[in-house]
Amino acid sequence: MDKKSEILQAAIKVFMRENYQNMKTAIIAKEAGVAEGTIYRYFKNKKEIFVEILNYYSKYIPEYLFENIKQKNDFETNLNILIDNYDKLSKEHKNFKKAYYKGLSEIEDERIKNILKFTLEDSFKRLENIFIWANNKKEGNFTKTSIEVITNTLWGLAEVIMKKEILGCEDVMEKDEISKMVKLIIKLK
Amino acid sequence: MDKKSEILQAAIKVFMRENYQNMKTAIIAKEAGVAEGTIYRYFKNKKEIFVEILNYYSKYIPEYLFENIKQKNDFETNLNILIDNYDKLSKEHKNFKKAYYKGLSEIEDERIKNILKFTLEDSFKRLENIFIWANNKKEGNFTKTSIEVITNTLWGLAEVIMKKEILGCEDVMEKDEISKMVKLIIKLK
Amino acid sequence: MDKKSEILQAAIKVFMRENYQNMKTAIIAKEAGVAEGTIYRYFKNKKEIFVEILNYYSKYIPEYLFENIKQKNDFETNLNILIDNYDKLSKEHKNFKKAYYKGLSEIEDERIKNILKFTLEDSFKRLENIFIWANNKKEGNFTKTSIEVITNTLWGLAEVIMKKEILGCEDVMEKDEISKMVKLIIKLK
Amino acid sequence: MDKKSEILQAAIKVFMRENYQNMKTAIIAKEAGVAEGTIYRYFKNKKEIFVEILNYYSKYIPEYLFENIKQKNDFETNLNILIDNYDKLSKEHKNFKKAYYKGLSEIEDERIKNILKFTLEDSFKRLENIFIWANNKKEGNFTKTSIEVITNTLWGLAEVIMKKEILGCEDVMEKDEISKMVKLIIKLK
DNA sequence: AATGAATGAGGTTTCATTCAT
DNA sequence: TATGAATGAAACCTCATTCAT
Repeated sequence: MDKKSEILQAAIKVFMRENYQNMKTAIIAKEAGVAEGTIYRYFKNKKEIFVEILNYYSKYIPEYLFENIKQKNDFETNLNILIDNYDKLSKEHKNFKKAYYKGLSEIEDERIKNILKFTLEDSFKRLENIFIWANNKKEGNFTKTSIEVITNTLWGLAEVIMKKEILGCEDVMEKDEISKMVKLIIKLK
Repeated sequence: MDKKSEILQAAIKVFMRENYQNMKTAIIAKEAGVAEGTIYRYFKNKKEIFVEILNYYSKYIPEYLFENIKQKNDFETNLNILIDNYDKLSKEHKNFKKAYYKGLSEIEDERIKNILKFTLEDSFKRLENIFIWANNKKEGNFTKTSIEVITNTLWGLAEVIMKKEILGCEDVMEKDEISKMVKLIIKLK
Repeated sequence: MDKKSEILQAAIKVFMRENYQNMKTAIIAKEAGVAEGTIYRYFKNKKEIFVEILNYYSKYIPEYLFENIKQKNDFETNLNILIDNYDKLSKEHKNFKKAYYKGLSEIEDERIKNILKFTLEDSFKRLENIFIWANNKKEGNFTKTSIEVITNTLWGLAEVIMKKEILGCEDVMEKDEISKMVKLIIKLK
Repeated sequence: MDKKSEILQAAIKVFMRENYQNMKTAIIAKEAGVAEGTIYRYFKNKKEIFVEILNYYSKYIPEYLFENIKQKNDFETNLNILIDNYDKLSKEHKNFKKAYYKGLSEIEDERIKNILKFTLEDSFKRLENIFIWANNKKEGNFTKTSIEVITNTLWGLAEVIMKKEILGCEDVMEKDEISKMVKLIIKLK
């Protein structure tokens, strides 16, 4: 791993533990085992570090969420993998959400906005593909409209579940409950 | 309006325009037409101001969203009012979301967490009521499970639409599209 | 004296002793008996302090140099006052030159350039007046050209003398020598 | 050209463009096409570079100004060459003045003071020679005093013209005007 | 001899908070 | 109760200099 990544990983660690304002350059430097000045050889300023954290997750999350989801798989397999991935993601990587929420709260910055927008649209496209592939293989018969309904609904559901988990609500759904709901939702027309 | 409210309103105005870090006490004081020191007669510190902004919206938003939704209305009327309210809210009050996202990004603060949690749970309860009332009036026949499915799905959809709007995505749904989707979703069992 | 002036005077003191780079805000604050932050209530940044130092001298120096030189005085009196003033200035205020030279070395800054330019032109105008008044009173008969020659020559002489003094050259002229030279120069046509 | 000279020339280039504070070692290194560390093989520290820049110009400027001025030339020829040289110098090498002014503003450094002092005295000596030679050849009859008057006046005039040019004043003298003034000045006694 | 990544002291600047009036 | 000038800790960032390679 090169030094820039080391610093970025240290910054992520600090960011997750503290928050943006408490993400002091001094602490990042200490965590990364470098001098403060070294940070500035790799990042123009502190904001840039945050942007790269966001960037990192913006690539990492969809990669993780859609891992192993492939055109050649049959529809149901892909669906099950998706639910599995989501379940693992929501359990193991709860913290990454903070980066998104922080990003969303600073949305007037065009670059941040674009990162978040791109990630969202990219994820929606990948999600839609699952249904388009199903159509192609005659495993499903989803109209353009129903795909829109289903993807938005599924994604929304995921947001809600995640938020409830983060907030420690009591009625968070378990994996098999989620699974049942997804089965219902894909019948929406 | 008392002085504390004046300061809070000024703070909200500044927060919406800028963000938390740029919400300088000097600017709030100027906007509120008071001296900087005066702020500290009404708020212990700056964080307290943010907490109260969050509090304000935590009451305001559900109030707005569920305005005129009443037990005595029939089911369809309530649903239409809800969609109307949401549509207005998302158009007129886009900015309030920033406060939530900022709040979510500082979730390790127990008080902030509790405010957000309470609001979410409160809103879900109000949403569920619509379906429970429908059952009571024999206008619907929603099982406990289907109410859970429907409320989570609807709320999730709302989140997605709002996020897409904030990020300036192109495929944001219009009110009648949303309406159609809601009609579909309430059939989920 | 108000606080801004106090800080400025402290800054001048430090600037004269050290130089621009060693004119640390911490030292200025200490010298002025205020906190570092206080400086920034009165000056936007450190450069601004230097600009105001330059501004201060840009007003102070011509004021000093042309003090008591008046239209009603006869020509010779004005000339003698000028030589006197110059002599005192060069003896008592040698240090102010550092500010000018520092200014000249940063001439790409438009504001600094303008301050220096204005001062120079202002001083030349005041110097020319002495000769114009003499004409008006029939005490002299200086053509436009000869006034130009004389003022430039006199001013240049002053610059040279000052520079030699600053550099500690041995052949610096004494007041009566200067006086004799001035008497010669005003005969230039 | 050896490496030290390359670095020095690069430093001069940077210094003329920027100013001392913006004359970053990183930029000098880049401009010279060497590594930053290499600079420290040839110069003890950054100040040393500036001292050598001053040194360079302290030799270069008199060399340029008095080029082709020789004992064997007749008085008027030397005078014309001088005016020519000055004219070219002031047009082509305006920037070098910045180094002098910067030097003058840091005059408490003994080495810098001495460089500037030596240059000034050296130039005055060369200037005086022109008149001494004229005496020797019976082309003129300048007393010791009049030589002093004339050299100081001429030099001062040159300073004023240069300063007005640098500051962008409008009444800067053209070459033939200067020439006429010089003709007048050499008649001073 | 040359490199250039790494250093870290120390500078400027910010701004929430205080407190004498 | 209200003020707002003053505070000063602490943040970010710079850049001349070093030193292992």
